Amino acid sequence: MVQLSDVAKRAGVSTASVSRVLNHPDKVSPRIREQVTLAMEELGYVRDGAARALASRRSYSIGSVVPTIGIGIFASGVERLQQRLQEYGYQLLISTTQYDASKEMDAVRSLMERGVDGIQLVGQEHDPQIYKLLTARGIPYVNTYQYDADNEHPCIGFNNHRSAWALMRHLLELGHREVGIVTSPTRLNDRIAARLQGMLDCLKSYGIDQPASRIIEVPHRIADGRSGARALMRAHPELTAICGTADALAIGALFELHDMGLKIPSDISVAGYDDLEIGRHLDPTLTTVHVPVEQIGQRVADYLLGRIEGRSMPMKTELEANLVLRESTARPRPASVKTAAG
Amino acid sequence: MVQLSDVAKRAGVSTASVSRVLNHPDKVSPRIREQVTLAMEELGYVRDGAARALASRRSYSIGSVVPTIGIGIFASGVERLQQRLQEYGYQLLISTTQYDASKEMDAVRSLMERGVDGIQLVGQEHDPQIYKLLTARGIPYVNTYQYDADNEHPCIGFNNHRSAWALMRHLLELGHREVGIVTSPTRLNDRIAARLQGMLDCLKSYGIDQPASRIIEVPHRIADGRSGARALMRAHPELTAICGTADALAIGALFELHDMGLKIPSDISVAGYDDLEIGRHLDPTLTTVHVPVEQIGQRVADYLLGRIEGRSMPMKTELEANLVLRESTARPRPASVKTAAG
DNA sequence: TTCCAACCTGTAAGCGCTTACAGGATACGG
DNA sequence: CCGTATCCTGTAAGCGCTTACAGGTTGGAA
Repeated sequence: MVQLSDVAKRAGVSTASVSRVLNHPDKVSPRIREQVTLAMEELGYVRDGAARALASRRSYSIGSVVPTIGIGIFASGVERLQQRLQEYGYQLLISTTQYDASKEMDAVRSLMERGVDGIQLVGQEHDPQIYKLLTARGIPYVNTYQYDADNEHPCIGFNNHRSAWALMRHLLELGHREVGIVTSPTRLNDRIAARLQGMLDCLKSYGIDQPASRIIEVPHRIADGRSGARALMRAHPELTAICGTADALAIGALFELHDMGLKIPSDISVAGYDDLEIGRHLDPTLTTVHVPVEQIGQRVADYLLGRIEGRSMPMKTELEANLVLRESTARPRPASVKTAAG
Repeated sequence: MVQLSDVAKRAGVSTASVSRVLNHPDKVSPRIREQVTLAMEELGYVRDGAARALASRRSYSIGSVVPTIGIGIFASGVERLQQRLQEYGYQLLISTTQYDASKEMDAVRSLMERGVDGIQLVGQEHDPQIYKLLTARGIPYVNTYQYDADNEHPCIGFNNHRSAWALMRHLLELGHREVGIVTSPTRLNDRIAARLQGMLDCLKSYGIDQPASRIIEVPHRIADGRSGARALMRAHPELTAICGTADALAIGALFELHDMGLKIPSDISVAGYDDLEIGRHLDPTLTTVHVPVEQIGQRVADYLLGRIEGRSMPMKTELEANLVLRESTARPRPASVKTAAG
């Protein structure tokens, strides 16, 4: 394989000069720069990242540990992050955890072994070992998709609790009092836990002590939203609204309720959280909370690169997660009479 | 930072032994293995991947170059690939091209610099430079999401042309003759081009020479499917079916036609291609072609790892992409009278 | 007992690059 | 014309690991 010294020989300069035109072109005279560039092209030189990383103690890559990219909102964020990194000559390594804490630990370890210069984590509750490792090695990291002013770690995200509260308040302001909640598992998922808590706290502030039976926990998919909604309605036919802690679940609920012969929003309201693209197209369009995924991806890149280059960066950045009012929510029927079917 | 020699010192053995327990534990006596393992834990040793890669000429990572993971089918495939790699101690580096050929070249170069041991590409038409680079360096690679027996490069995928043909045949067999096609750009996208061609060839085999005006090319999103369908219907109110080269477009068409007051499938049939999760939940559920994304992801991992380890692997593996008949397609109305609205 | 094979372990030579440092030109002011 | 500051370039010492090779033990066959 052609290597740096071959280029140097061909260009009639030292390896140091070749390395310089690659890494600090401004520190080299135009004449040498040209010769070297030419030689590299003629030989089809591709630099060896392992050697570069070993010598420079920088891998020019960053790692991202997310629960999943197959479903939900993370894919777009990861993509935006990757694009941004590419602009700066960095590579993205990705690992998924499937919401499994031990896999998260393994993923971080694996990324550290690969020498990533920075790491994105999702959420803020992680194995203390993870923080310890990261800190010990001095690797910049950032928690994402959750903003928490009191947490001691850097983060880029939004306030899940507050925006979920706002979503629930919207339903309560419309007049709903019997609200079912479909949620994905809250264990090991602080974002969803915060959303759920936000909803419950909001209910409480309206004097409603939500019984556990009106909360159902299911997996992440649309089909789970369906079965969740069905179970909820069977146990609580009095419900006038169903709120999901994620769009996939709300969308499932929408379909299932529709199949049960209920009209949305006239018979029952439905609201979600995430603002998936499909939500604005459904009939009815889905009321939800917009999550600024692309923004997060980009900010993560900027934050991490800044830290890597030694710039001082704000520890925390809070982004907006705004309510998006659409057609799936409306006032409950004035009478409690309902045309149930299905 | 604690390094191999520290572990060796602590365990009272040579660095070679430490390296061996890490890479070839069976070539080391149990006694030393234990001592070393203990020492590593006590010191919190994390191995340096750059040094390892440089010395062993292997990075234990593979690269994936996909058009996008934010929309469409690739995210799940990438996720499955990543999971599989993780099982074998490999890391996944990902790059997206946004369907831009020059970005693909850059991505491959960047991955090669990082020393990936193998590369997944999507489609089979790539800059010859890419194949040249890959071959020159002897890096295993595989084209995906397209199976083509005649192509000279290894691939793991399905026959886009044939399954698109089958999809169109389904419509024709139902009795449709006036079919509109909504497609995403075919330039630089051989999979979509093959699907479109499959549809056109099928039409031709039924004696139909599809006029260009009944084919509309739009971007990849649901909203584009909507506008595509609307434009098609405006120009060709006689259409009895709309076929999309991707589910996102078909789903957009479904929504738009519905908004136009048309009943699906009684007024007009709609079919897509990809089998996105949402398709089976819509009302009507969407007729489509199932794409075995997870299978592809897994096979890519197995193929690449096999090649890396020097095993001989089948050059080409063809997977099934089967028709999934659902509710959105039916016989056209017997009379040509139509209740148009909207 | 002797010899050889089998099995472990240690020694040390790189892997291909970056970069501190030294040294040679060059330019400019005095 | 000399001294000094400035700017480039080259020399060479690693970066932390893997692995070929050599050398030492052990056990069994002769």
